[in-house]
Amino acid sequence: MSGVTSRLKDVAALAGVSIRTVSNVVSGSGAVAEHTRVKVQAALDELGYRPNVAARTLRAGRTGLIGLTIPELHSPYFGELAGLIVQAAQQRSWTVVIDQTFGDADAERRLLEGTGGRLVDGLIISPWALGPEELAAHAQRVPLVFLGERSPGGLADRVAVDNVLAADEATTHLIGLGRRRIAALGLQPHLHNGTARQRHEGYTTALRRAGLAPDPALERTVRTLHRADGYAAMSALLEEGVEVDAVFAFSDELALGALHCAHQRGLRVPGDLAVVGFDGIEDARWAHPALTTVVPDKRQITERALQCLADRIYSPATAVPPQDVVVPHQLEIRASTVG
Amino acid sequence: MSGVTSRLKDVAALAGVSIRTVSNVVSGSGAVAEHTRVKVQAALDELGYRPNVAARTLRAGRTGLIGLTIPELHSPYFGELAGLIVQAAQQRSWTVVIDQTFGDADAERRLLEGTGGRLVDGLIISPWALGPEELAAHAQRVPLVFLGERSPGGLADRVAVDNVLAADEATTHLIGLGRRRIAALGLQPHLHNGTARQRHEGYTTALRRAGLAPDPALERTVRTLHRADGYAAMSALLEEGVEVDAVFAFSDELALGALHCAHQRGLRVPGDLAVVGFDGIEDARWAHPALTTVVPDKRQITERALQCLADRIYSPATAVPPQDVVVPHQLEIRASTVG
DNA sequence: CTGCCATGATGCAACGTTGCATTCCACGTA
DNA sequence: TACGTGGAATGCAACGTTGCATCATGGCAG
Repeated sequence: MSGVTSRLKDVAALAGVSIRTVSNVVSGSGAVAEHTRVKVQAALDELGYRPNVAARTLRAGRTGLIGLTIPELHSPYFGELAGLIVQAAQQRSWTVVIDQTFGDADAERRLLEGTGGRLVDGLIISPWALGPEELAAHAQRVPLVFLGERSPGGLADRVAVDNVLAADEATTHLIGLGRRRIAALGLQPHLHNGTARQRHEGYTTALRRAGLAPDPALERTVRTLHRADGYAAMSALLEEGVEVDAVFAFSDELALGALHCAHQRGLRVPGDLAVVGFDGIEDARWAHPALTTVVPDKRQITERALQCLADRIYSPATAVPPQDVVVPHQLEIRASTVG
Repeated sequence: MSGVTSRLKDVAALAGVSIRTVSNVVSGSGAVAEHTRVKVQAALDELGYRPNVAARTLRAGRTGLIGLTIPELHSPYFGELAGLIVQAAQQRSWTVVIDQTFGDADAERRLLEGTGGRLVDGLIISPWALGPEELAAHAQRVPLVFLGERSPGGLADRVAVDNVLAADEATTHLIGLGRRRIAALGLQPHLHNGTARQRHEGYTTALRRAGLAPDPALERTVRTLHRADGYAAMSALLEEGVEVDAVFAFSDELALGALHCAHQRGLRVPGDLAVVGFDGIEDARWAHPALTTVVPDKRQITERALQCLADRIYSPATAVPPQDVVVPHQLEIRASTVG
């Protein structure tokens, strides 16, 4: 148990056998006599041998690392998702390396391209700034899974909820409660990413079905999906005197920001204003009032994503065409809409 | 830009030069004639060459990876911290691999021991279940920085806020508001980790200074620091009819859980109950009412931790004795104590 | 007694990269 | 002409591991 690293060579010298034999003991391969194995094992323990990952990797061509590229770790949604992915990866003996793009297009491009360094055996990426065309332009050198964003041109696997349907359900829920002036919070026309677009589509679909005309004054753009943006958008909406009796926010963080604003202005929730979020983050459950939200099955998202990677990493031969995996979601109704 | 990986060898063949020369172009070292460099660069671009990390690592003895071992990624505090660390590491051209221990002693032990695989050049660990004695027993093979927990026996660097002082300030703040029945939420006697103990110490110190006798009925144990535990502890406290006019929670999550409970029972905050948290998570700012909390300077925590690692990784020769870095904190007073 | 086989142990080579030392060449000077 | 100089390009070796092939040994059948 010394501080320095010992190699197979050192163990071999101590045990009085060849390097190859020590390697056999470590890996369990090859035939090794019982007394030899005991002797070698003792030497291994004494020196506290740990295999050198780099050398093993160089030989085997696999690193046992998978990459996770997300906009940001500090937002609850991605924090929770990353936690689940790291956990699930541990179970498969993978280690996760995380990169944050902060919604920066260049960063996303760089990380998509940089996967040729063979640092990672596979990559899970949640694109934000890049749209389908851009993503398609960056050929992968490594198994790839897209989260959320539709994979363009069958380039790679994709795992996501049905954003259109979920947004439709959320809006329909509000309509069912008698709300007629429902704001949509979270449009991001400056991004090529399609998530906001899809949620907007579900929102208008639901309105139209109910015979309600979409009102541009109720559709609010945000720069990011943070609480501050939700707060600002809600403030602007109320400031402008737009009549509104409900909010469908495209993320829970936006919803919590809007909620904060409503409190500040003395609006009763859900009496004066019903609020629905999206993402099912833990905070939503504990907000005051607890937030009604669309909860994607995060555990299934991570499981399916890792399964896709595993299939392509370990069985590249039997490769099926890229899949579009739709995971279930659920509208959890809480006190912010049904008091 | 083909899907297969090309090596220096391939580039050299295409450019009609030696492997060594290509290596020189890539690394910028050695003398290379301009026309050669142009020719080689063209070949590099055409083949989309990416250096093989494993080979480079094997040669250089460094991986460019640092490990981050935390209890859990999905909790806001660690999510925010991890985000900052990943970001700061990117600036230093390091990549972060994250492991979660979920407060499991075995997992912490395993990860402390497993650092001999030379996967990571350094390790930042936030111990939870393991106490000083245990940590001391696991000699490091790699530069190590402890977050929060005091490093035992000068084993490694440690970065943390002054928990005792911060807890003292938080409690004193409540006392200054005229509160006399201040509950302490978050004791964890089952853990060997000293953080809760230190915050408790600050709490009692402040009480004694004010001439208030600590009351065991006001000191509540929790299993974890999650919102649900705060909620349960607060519920139990009220259920038992213990007189209480303020809560000092050892984490923001606990505080938010307690807040939720207070709302449910119709208590006015801060009128009937003032609440202070610890950690300065983003949620705290947006809670209703906004939560007064001890805010550690997280950016400084990450900066100092990475600086410690960098020093030991790049200048092991000039090694100074393990440092105990105390980073500043601030009590941010918000509406949950001063309405 | 010889030859064959099974078992166990070993040696060689290669993964892709880079530090070090060497070689090659053109040019200028004695 | 011979020699020194310095820039440019190259070859060799090694990082630690493992797949493949080989070798040594001893037991047993012929």
